[in-house]
Amino acid sequence: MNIKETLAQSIELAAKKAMAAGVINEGTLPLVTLEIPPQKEFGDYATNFAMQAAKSLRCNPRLVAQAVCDHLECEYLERAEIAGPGFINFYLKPAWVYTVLRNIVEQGTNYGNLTQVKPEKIQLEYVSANPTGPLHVGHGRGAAFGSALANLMLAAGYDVEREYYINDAGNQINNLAASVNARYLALQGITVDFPENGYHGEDIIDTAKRIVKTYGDKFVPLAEEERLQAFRTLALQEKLAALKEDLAAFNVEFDVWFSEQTLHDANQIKIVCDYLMDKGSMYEKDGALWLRSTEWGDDKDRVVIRDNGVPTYLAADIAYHRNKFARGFDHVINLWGADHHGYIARMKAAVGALGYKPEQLEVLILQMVNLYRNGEVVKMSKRTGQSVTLNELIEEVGTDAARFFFVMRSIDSQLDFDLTLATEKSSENPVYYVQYAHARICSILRQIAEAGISINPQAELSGLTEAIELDLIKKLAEYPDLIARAAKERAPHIVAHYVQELAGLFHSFYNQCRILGVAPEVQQARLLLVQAVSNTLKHALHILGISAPERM
RNA sequence: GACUCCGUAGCUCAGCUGGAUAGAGCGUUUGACUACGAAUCAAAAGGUCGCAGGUUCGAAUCCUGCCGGGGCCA
Repeated sequence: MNIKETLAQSIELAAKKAMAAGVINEGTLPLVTLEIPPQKEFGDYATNFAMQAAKSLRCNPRLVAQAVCDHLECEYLERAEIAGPGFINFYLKPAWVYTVLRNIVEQGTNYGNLTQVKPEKIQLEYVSANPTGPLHVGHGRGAAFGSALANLMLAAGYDVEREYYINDAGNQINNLAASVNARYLALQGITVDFPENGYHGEDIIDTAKRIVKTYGDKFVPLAEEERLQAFRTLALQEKLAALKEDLAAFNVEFDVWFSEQTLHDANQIKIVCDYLMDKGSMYEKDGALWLRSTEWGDDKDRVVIRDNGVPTYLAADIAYHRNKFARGFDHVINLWGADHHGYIARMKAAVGALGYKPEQLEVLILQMVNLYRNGEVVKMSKRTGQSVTLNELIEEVGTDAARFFFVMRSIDSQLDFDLTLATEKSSENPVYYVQYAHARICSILRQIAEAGISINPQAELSGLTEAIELDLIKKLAEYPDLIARAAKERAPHIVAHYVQELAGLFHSFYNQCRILGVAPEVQQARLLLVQAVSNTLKHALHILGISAPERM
């Protein structure tokens, strides 16, 4: 148990003792929450416990605070003071920071990894862009956020599986095949009308070119239908390979690539519809089959199978979600763009109709991305005249900067992505600010390695007495709680903010305190501190999917 | 029109399970490289937390209404 937990426990114990002694009223106590006070004069930790308890116990908050202080026993505590309306401020014995740092050093690169006693089995589905064209910047936000959230939740001890749902069954794949067909024939000198709903992107021409490269004119003599069938498969393979490549380059990985087509092949849509019809959760009206989604709070019932027998997207999605839960996930998280917001109610209704709790499906909505360059909105790519692709973005600003900018904001806010700032290799750019801190530390570690100095993990720490040193340790001490909170709130941006604060304190420390060439005990202590900072920076950057360079 | 996200410093945003004097980065101004990386640091200026009510000992945070912007569904 760490210091904070110990303190929280002793507060609760003190309240119980006071209750038993009849100093305060009997009743249920609130949970003890400890926070770091806004000002240093208010101590190392503070709690509003007395004010919370005062409500449930119906007595004066300062009286409760006094009672807690009178009965408080904690080995780390120097003194506790009552302040304002009933805050209790805790001043710890100065050596507590050394205990904390020792603990961090002992955990090494594992610091920040939490374990949960019985983690839920969670599936996180993100990106899932149609395999009909390149990823654009909006997908980039989803990719960066989703992968960072997965890393974060894994670090926090959740059992998370990452999944990409491939929409490889709908009409868009026919359009893809037809588009590639037209481009392919054009490359063979045969002009045909471009399909009405075809994809005009340059990437389709590239796909066609690659097919020509591998297969030459092999497909020309085939009948139209046969050729389209061949291109359906080939184009999909090509697109999927490109997608995987692009995502991998963006540090985005998946455990499972799930094909929609497999659901159709296994007749899952019919099966799930029959099931829901039997249950009475679906009904027939005007020749179509409807999901009774209003029973689960949706505005209106939704068509699942059209009157012409063609299933809607919802049909496949119902089958897909049934499949997800059948795979044993307790909780399923979907990350969608803001344009899909209207889809949440019917999807949760479907989950409810399937016999699961709607809360078992959690939908995270990602607001839109606006690109700016030199203060002006960038609507389209200069090169292609179409929306800016993720690849173009990476090419312009790099993976690290792109990911950081995507991940540093809450998903609830629209993202203004400043390309000019992201390209800046200077103080204006938060990515380099953080990475520079790591590189600086690596530089120091290289120098001591060259000088043949080794770091003694048992080194005496009491040489760390500067205020900035203590602040740095306290900041490090916050990390595990922060990971837990960020994961619970599905908010990687909390980690992004933390890493900037930590880097800031380190830079400040670096400018105030020399590490090399000071008295040996102090040097050893500072080296341990610096190593702990380095490990933590690296851990946090890894969560964000950003590299921690040793030189830059 | 329904639903939803946003509105906090000049700009971009944190803070929102109610708590002490509302924070950061950028921008602006001033200062620091003849010892570890100046992609850095130190300091200053900058606020009716969109508006109005309500709940509370206490509201940027919760509730209601309104205004403004984005998204989506008609």
